[in-house]
Amino acid sequence: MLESKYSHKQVEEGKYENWLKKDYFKSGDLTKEPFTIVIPPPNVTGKLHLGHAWDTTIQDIIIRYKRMQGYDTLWLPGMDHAGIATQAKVDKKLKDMGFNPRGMTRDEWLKYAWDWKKEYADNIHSQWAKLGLSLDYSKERFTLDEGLSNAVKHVFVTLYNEGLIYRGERIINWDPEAMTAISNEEVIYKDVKGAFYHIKYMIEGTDDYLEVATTRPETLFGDTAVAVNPNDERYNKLIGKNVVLPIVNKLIPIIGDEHADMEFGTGVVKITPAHDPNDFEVGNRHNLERIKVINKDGTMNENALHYNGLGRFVARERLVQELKEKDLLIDIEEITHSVGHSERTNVMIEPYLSKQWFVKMRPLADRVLENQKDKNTKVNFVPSRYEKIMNHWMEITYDWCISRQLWWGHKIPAWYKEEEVYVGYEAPKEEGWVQDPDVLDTWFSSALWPFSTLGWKEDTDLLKRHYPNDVLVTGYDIIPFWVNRMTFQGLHFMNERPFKECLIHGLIRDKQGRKMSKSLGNGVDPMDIIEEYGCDSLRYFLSTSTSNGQDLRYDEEKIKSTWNFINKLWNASRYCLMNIDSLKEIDLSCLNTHDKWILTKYNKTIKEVTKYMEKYEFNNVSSVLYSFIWDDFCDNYIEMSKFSNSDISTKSTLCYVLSGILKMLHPFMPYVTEELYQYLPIKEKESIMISEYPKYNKNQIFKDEYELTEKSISFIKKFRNICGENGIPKTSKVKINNKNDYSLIIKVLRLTDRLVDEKQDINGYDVNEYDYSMTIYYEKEENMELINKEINTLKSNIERREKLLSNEGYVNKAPKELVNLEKEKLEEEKEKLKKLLEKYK
RNA sequence: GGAGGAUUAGCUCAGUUGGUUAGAGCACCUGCCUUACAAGCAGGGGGUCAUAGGUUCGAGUCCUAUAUCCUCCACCA
Repeated sequence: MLESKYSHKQVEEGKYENWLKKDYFKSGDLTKEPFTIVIPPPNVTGKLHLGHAWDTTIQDIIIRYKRMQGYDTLWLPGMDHAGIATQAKVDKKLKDMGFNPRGMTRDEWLKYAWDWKKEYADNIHSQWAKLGLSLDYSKERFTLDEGLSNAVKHVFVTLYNEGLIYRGERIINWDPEAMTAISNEEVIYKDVKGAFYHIKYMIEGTDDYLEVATTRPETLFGDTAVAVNPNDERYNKLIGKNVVLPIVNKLIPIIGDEHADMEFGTGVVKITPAHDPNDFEVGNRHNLERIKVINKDGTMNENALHYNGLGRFVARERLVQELKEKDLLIDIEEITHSVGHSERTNVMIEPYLSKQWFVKMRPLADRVLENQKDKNTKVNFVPSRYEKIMNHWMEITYDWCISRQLWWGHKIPAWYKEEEVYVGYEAPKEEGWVQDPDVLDTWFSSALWPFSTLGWKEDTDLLKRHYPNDVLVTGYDIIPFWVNRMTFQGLHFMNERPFKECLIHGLIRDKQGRKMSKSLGNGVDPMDIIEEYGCDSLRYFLSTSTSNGQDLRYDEEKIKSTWNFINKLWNASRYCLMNIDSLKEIDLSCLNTHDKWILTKYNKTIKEVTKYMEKYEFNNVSSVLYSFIWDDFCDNYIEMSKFSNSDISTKSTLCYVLSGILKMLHPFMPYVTEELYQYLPIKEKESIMISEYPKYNKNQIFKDEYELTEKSISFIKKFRNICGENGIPKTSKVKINNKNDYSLIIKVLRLTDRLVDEKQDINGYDVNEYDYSMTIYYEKEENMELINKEINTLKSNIERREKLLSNEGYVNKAPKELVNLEKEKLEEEKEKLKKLLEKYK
């Protein structure tokens, strides 16, 4: 006998371990059709947050659903080494332990990093288990695994040989804290308070000057020109002359370049080709020298003269002071502007001239754009509007900087010997070659995830069977970083899209609608929610609270209400089990009217649920199931069943429908459904996980009984409404006014002892619905307010319908059924109004 | 500057190719311990669908503006 309340801890206890032990999560039944999802690999940097819980729950729902439908489901787990993020964490830990991470040898440091990885991978494993995820651990991968590393190497070498990877000196985003280059996607722009420093650049041989406005005065040591717009009449006659670079006191030319915006600042811009991407371009156009003035760690170098060795911000402060003293500073204008910060270390990005490796994006992106034109070959986004994000990115894309000056990652397979460069799988045999110390951007390996995890570049059976993957599930914020890159690499190396569909969800927000983030400290640990409300409540809340692609607001009240729903399911099961424990077999051969009604409703529900499951519209699945279970099954059928629960047909129906309900809920709430399934007296499999998903059965549609029962229920509702509104006691006498099947109505409303045959000599309330008519005898003054309200409602409805039906456009163009329905309703309402008016004249 | 999203009941959200009188959960009001569940049952109130135009027989839904909020991309010398 079940407890009367659902207890999540008791229910969850031991189930995951059991599923694992029974190998239910394992794929590989070659007699079945495959269905494949690879997990977006979480970073080995910390705990999983609610976003992960959401993302993986969606995937588990799809996988469990497909598994029950008879697919050979592979849900491949794995983790990402997360280069810069992990390195930053490991460094911090080492510093806290009193070590200097950069003082270690690379090998020493890597030992600590692998220890870190192990610890955090263990955490993630236990969190996956807590979430009940049916991952096939036998195929788990890590981005630094040998196989995946070989894949990375192969991709690098191939793209290099195809001319799609090159090494070049460019302005890149430099993180002076992590001391590495980062990609544009890893730069976060933030508004900060700063200043426009207006500086005098004296014109050679005059007492006149050009007023240059800059936010980065400390870079003036690297200035090799000042630019004005060639169309700017204020200055264009000065083009070709020189100015004196302040402090440095050397001559630099005044050049004319479109880059100088006449409307912005003073219209004069200093050109520092080694420290600004735009200036770099200007420098190329005008053959300017590139002078670096800042070191990799963010300090000034010898070119900054007496500022050599100072940090960039200190140098700025002192330089401004010096300019002021020398009367070269005109003004300091305070402004708020957006400045790039490193996503990982949060320090200001230094645009930095350096030699890095790049992927030439244009040809790869064009292939994606071409491929997206055919819906049979493209990545189909759900919702489809997210395809625009990918297409837009592909259109504007620029070359991808892939080298990182880190230790944690895949080493670049390039070797140098003086000016020579060799790219290949192994080091050249001769003496004197030194491997590039840099590693590749983490996303370079993540981009290969849908096929590298399946054994590529070996031509494995697994790869043939599971590529392309069926669906990828991720948040819209990851499209540029990851989805896009998987798509072009998949097309380039596999000649096929990486996945047929890409299901996009939003971000988790807190109750105030703010993004959950570490800096705000408003994150909620999914493990805490599981502890308090259980995994099933969390999963159901996450997967059904919003429509696809929309953000999700975390709300504890909603989790509670999910708990209530599970408790309702628990108690409904409890009732069923109390009544069906003696059942030996399901016998649906001799059903009564309301058994037929619920079976019909049940099959309609299966149809709807399946339709929405196929479209991944889990919120719609939820609303269909919720109202079927709570309203139809519990509030109506269970109540009706109490009149016939000693019959084999009703017992069978209870068991049959309950079993189907549990199965349809299983992907959402795996634990409680498994628990309840185990109590069923009749079940086809030892676990609900491997049972068959309910299928629509047209032989269980009983149109007549269905309609009859629907009408009875509708009458019952009307009857209760009138009693409630008028405060009619449950003892008042009731007369049936016509011949009809009132059996269900009498039972449900418990009218047996209240029925009279003769008209009573007191006021009565008439209850009419469909072909049913009753009079409730209750001595009470007519509530004219209510009656007038009803009359007015009828009048306005009649008016509305008459107007609608006199509209020729409507009658001619609207669907016939709709027009007929309107006509019927109009006649009904007219009739009702007539009766009412006669009675209460 | 470009793109996308949001705006519907007190709160959180659904609302399919335009088609009966716009739905749910929570909250609220009334009455009930009816033997699965009071974390429940029965009934009820509550919305000029952000604003202004337009298309249409008919608009929450399509079009054009406007407002507020959010996200992404680019730029900011």
